[in-house]
Amino acid sequence: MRPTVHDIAAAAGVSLATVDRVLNQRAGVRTVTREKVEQAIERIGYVRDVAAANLAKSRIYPFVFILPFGDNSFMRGLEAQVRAAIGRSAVERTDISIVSVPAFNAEALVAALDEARARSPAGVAVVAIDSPDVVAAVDRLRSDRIPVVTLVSDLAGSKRDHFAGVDNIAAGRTAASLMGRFLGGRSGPVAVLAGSMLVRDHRERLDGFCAVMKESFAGHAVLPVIEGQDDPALAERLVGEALAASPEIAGIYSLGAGNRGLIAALKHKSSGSPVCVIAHELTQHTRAALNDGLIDAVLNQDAGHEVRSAIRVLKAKADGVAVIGAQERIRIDIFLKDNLPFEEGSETDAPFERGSNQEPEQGRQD
Amino acid sequence: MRPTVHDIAAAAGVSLATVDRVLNQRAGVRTVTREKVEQAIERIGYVRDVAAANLAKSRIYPFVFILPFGDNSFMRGLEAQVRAAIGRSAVERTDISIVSVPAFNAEALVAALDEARARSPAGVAVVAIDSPDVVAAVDRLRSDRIPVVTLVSDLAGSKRDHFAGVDNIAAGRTAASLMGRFLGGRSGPVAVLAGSMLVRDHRERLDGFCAVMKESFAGHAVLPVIEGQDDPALAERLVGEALAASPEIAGIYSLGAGNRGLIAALKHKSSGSPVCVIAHELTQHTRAALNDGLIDAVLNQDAGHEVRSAIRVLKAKADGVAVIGAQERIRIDIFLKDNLPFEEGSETDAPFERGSNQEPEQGRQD
DNA sequence: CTGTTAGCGCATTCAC
DNA sequence: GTGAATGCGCTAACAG
Repeated sequence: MRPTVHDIAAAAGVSLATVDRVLNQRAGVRTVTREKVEQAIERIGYVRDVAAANLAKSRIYPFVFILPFGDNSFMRGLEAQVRAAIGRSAVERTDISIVSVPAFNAEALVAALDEARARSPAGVAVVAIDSPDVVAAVDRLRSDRIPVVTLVSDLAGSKRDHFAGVDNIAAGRTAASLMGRFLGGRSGPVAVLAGSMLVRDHRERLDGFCAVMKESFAGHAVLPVIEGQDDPALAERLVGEALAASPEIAGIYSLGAGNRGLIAALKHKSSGSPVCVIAHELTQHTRAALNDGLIDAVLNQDAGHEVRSAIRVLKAKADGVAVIGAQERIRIDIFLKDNLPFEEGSETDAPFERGSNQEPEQGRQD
Repeated sequence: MRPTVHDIAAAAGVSLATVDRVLNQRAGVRTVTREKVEQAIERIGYVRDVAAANLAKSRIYPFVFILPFGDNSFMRGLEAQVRAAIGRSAVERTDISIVSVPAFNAEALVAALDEARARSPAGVAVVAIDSPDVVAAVDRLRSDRIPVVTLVSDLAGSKRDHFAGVDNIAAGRTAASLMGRFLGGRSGPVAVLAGSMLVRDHRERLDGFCAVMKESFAGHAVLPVIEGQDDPALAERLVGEALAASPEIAGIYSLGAGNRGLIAALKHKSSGSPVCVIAHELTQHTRAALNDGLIDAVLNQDAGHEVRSAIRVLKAKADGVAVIGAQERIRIDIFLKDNLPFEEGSETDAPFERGSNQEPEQGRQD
């Protein structure tokens, strides 16, 4: 049996209450007593039973998730994952609320962050926008000792505790590497479709992509980036125009959302030489396009993993315990048509229990 | 507050003990009483607090992990991950013992399974060998109601509860798809290096690979498979001979272990046209070869994820609760030199705690 | 067959 | 400043 608070009380010659006070760094203990207890803790190798502690406290973790809304497949999928987590809150002792803010709007995000702060939750997860005001708002949360993790898009220069997302520079480099190799001997320039250069993840992907194209595949020029605002309709129009203007385009890298529009433009392309297409985020639409051969590869970040990871990390930060680093690293998944995972939704292992524990369907749309 | 056993006792008009009996499906309850309680449970939407239950039971989960030994990088990494889990056992309430058996030896594996059974653990994880005797041994465990998960290599036809590993057919298909595209216009046959056709994962990868090569890249013949027994020395010799015999080889797919030998053979290759190499499992050696351009892509299964997943699933099966399906799906990671993760070992998030919670270094060798 | 009671490891009132 | 007592939700002896 591992040591308990009783053991350390006995070892230090004090009562449970005193042990508890030093354990939870509360006031009201003489320095000598405190030290005596701390030494006992060290000596017998005590490690707190978080489950028992949470039971005694009837602890629940109030978390706030701040997500952009809008007709964006990936973000809708992310939100679905947060809702799935809400469905598990009874089991996971969480109380998660979702706050939706307009996309690409730093002011609204700051307001949401400050509002969240007023509710003093046990932690905040936020899809960040790169802006000094947002940095300041995040740091206000931190100065209230509220843990903050950035989700999907990071916030450089802030005091956020953790970033639950992929290495977007590596993602861009990987896309270029695949593009260059897939193009093989073929020649022709490469077009890039982005959402907005205002968000850090898109910029980083572009940087990584351009770097490798220049380093290793200089034969293919990279055309000026097309900003589609993650809007399918706009993306369709702009890509269509680009293909018409430069019929010699050999490849397209779509590093943002709005792939529905890209795919539509590809379908309408008046034949000609095939275009190698690499896109981000596995959705209903990109999955179908992959199967049809319209898209050659999809780089993906697992939104479910990101959400679960954010929750685990926020809990750990709130409790001041360590996390398993490797478990919280979000991978860049590479999907070809050959390694597509089965559709989500029906993959819960057979339960064998009383009480409902159903996982909600997780419909994605774009 | 969510309902507790007290609430259901009150609702059903019985005592706690009776509630507990039906909750844990123990005998000694009249059918009518049982039904009354079950209805109350249903009605008030009770869901058991597993943490509290485990606290009351002082429950620990004794698990047995059966792993092959030998000079095989990947398996050593897997074992390191199990040891890392052992390091977390205080926190995770597990008591994990590792049983090492000779590789590719069904008889020894059966003996180990029966021995494990005699200890009646709360669950067994095993790297399976495809053999009727092994199936029977696994089914003996299951008939004792001991949960079993297969790890890395599955056991078709058995009653194992779960497989913690990748879809190896998809892995083989993906390898072929990458190979075919990376070869671009180049011509020449493709060689395949395997460990042994006795293990299911290797056979499946080969099947997937050959299928796609035939479907989509018929211009490249697939040479007869080379069996290197996952032994670096043997692999080096055989690959060297193959390259000498067929200098026109355009690609090599290494679907097993022993990549150290493959890499050595590649280094000694008397120049000539470049060979496209795709290998499995990210280790110190394949990582270096990827960086040096000797290997073009590495398909990987995350051993840490597999071990953590196996433990979660075994716990869930032991408790009769559901798991989060998506969390237990082991991905086929594709690594190019551009998306290599940072070296493992130093990536634990900054802790902030009392009591030691160190993650051990996880040295891999091949 | 069913109910009462005393913990599991910890946190939190209250007295002292 | 410090300690003793009570309860978190659940299980496991015991009685009845």
